[in-house]
Order: sequence, then C-alpha cells, then structure tokens
Amino acid sequence: MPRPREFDPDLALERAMQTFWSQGYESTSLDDLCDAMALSRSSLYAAFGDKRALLLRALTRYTTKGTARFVAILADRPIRDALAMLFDELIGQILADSEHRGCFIGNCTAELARDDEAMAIVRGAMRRNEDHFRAALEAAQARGEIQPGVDATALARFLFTGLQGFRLLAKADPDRARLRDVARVMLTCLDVG
Amino acid sequence: MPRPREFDPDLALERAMQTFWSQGYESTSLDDLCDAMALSRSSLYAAFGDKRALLLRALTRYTTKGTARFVAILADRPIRDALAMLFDELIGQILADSEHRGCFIGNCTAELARDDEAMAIVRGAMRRNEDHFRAALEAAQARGEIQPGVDATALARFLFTGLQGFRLLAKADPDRARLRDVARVMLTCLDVG
DNA sequence: GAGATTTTAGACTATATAGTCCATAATTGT
DNA sequence: ACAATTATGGACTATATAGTCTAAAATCTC
Repeated sequence: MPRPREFDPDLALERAMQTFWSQGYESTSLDDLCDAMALSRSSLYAAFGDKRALLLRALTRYTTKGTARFVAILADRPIRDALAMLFDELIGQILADSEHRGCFIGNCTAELARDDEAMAIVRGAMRRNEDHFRAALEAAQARGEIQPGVDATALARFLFTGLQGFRLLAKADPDRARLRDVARVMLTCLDVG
Repeated sequence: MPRPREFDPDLALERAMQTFWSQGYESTSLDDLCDAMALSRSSLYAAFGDKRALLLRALTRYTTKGTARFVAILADRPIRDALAMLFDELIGQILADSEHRGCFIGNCTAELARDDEAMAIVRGAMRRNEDHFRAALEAAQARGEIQPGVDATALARFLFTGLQGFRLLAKADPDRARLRDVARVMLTCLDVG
C-alpha cells in the first residue's frame, strides 16, 4: 500500500548519534542532522519526532551498544585480564579519535543535566554498567581472584566511576603516559583487601 | 575625565561564571548573561569582549579559585585526612546542589572539546591540580604516611582522574551511598604498595 | 559651570534555527 | 491502470540570538 522508506532507520539513527556525539546537542543543528542522516526534514520528523526525541533515541542506542561491549569483555575472563583489556581497548580508541569525542554518556551528563528524560537514560546505563562490574567482581571473588572480604558493590562503583573519569580526562588531554598510569593504579586497586 | 563604572567587574564575572556553570555555554544567551550580571549589552561587551571571551575568563576564574581551595585542603594535613576532607566537602556540596551543576571544568570539557583555547585552560588547570596532588603525595611519602615504593605521579594522576569521575557521576546520580563507596575505595588505594 | 570623555540603556540588524506544510513521487492492492 | 497511501523535497514561518550602534547620562578637569 504505502510508498516504502528509502532509508534505513537504524543507519540513520547511528549517524545521528555520531553527529550528536561529535558536536553535542545544542551545537548540532537540524541541517547538520539532515546532512549526516541523508534525510529531508520531513522524513526525519516523520520517523523520529523532533530533535530532542532523536537525541534520546541516539543516547539509548549508544548505551545499549556500550553495555553490550562491556558485557562481552567482562565475560569468561579473569577479572584482571578483563579490566586490562577494557583499558587497553579504551586507550586505543581514545588515542585514535582525533575529534576527542570522549564518552557520549559523559557528554550528555555534562550538557543535559537539566533534561530529566535524558538523565534517566544516563542513570539507567550507569547502573546497568555498574551492575555488570559488580557481577564480574563477585564471580571473580567466587573464583578466588579477589579476596573474600572485598565489598564488590563498592569496588564496582569505584571502577565505573574511575572509568568515566578516565574518559573525561582523556577527552581534555589524551596523553598516553597519563592514561596508562591511571589504568595501572586502578588495576592495583583490586588488590586492596 | 571618564564616567566611572557602575558595576564591580569581579562580581559581574563571578555571576557570569555561575550562569555558564548552571546552564552550559550554548544554552546561555546574552540576555541570560545581562540579567545575571545586571549589565547592559554595551557594558558587557565593553568590559569583557564577546560571549566566548567572557566564558574563557569565567573558566579561568573557576580554575583559579578551585585550585586555591585544593591547595588549602592539601596543605599541612596528613594526606589521608586531607583526602577524606576533600571528599567530604565535595559530597556535601554535591548533595546540597539542587541544580546538579557538577564540575564546571568537566562541563566545559564535555561541551567545548573543540574549542582549543578553552581546552588549553582546562588542561592547564588539570595539570596544576594533578601537580598539587603529586606534591602532597610526595610530602606524605617523606613523612612516612605512604610506602616509599609508590609512584607518586601515577597515584596523583589516578586521584585527580577519580575525582573528576566522582563529580561527573554525582552530577548524573547524586546518591550518597554510591558517593561514599567510591570515596572510601579511592582512599584505600593509598595503601597499595 | 562647560567641555571632554567614558559608561549605560536599549533599540536595531542580520542571521541561524527548530519546526511546519504542501505539492509531488513512489509504491501496493484491486 | 487507477485509486489509495505513505515518503520525500524543499520552501516557508516564527522566533531567538549574538553582536552593533546611537543617544543620553554621569563624572572629572579646567
């Protein structure tokens, strides 16, 4: 019956996300979005609502994919290897990103703290990631990789917080030596009884 | 000879800083600034240049005052007491701030990463603060509060990074229990040989 | 008190921006 | 093939915004 869509909504959303991630919310105009998504205004509004709705969907997409990558790295690996891998991968991405985009979640937190819906998505993602850390730490504890007395919840909160700080600092000053120092110290924190 | 200024430039700058801190750069209009600073456009432009120049001065002001507070807390105190005090003060401020403004430096990093001048100010502040941490850690090491083998530079980088993560997370989710967990684990990291 | 000089108030301009709308194109079912 | 239906292009609108400019106000020196 209807005329079919000429574009792939998922690809368009991915491109919108990349644009918001690079430029921030306020600094991204609808023209920027139409260009990046290769869409006319009509198609954009019909498919995604307005600019803010598009941002919320982009943010959700980012958190979903980020958490999935998180889970993949943490699974089936000694916790120290997993964390080392996480930091190595991150450092690689950070140094390769000439745009210094940082973490989209962190960027949204800084820019959109007064947007309750956006922050609800951010908080949800943070809590999920923290939970994955906690689960991984508890599993490691059960395997004897971490001392039994350690408070896995507190350690998970600490690790996730450190990770976000890591990405924020890297955005301002992507210096390999500094990043490696921070990653190294964070890893040693697993040894704290 | 001239007609004297009717306003206090320092107070006006402070108010501009508070406004940028609350709302971010792009979301702050010149009308917002004129209102907050109780200044007409002419006076604002004559005294501070344009909006961006005003932001750079506000950012400089924030970093200067922040670093001074930092130094005051770190001076003449056992390092563990100093860090505990730092976190306690921060948690108090965070929980009292209904606007969730977070750290202005972090906000600027997230929103203005593509502004080289702004980032130069941010990087300078970060490095200075990191240096103060390092100096305090080395002094503590000399006093025997920290084991001699510890790499003070790496630990300082880690602490400052953690602190920024702390403030970013708190902005998104100012939960007392989480903040206390993170602070506690960070403090125990001083014990890592 | 008059002239010189700077500040101030606020009107004004040019532009950018989010969002709307309508005419046309493309497709499917009958 | 034609009607029905949805997608698309892009013009259009209303508004907000950064920055400029002019005239009046306030002060100091002489």
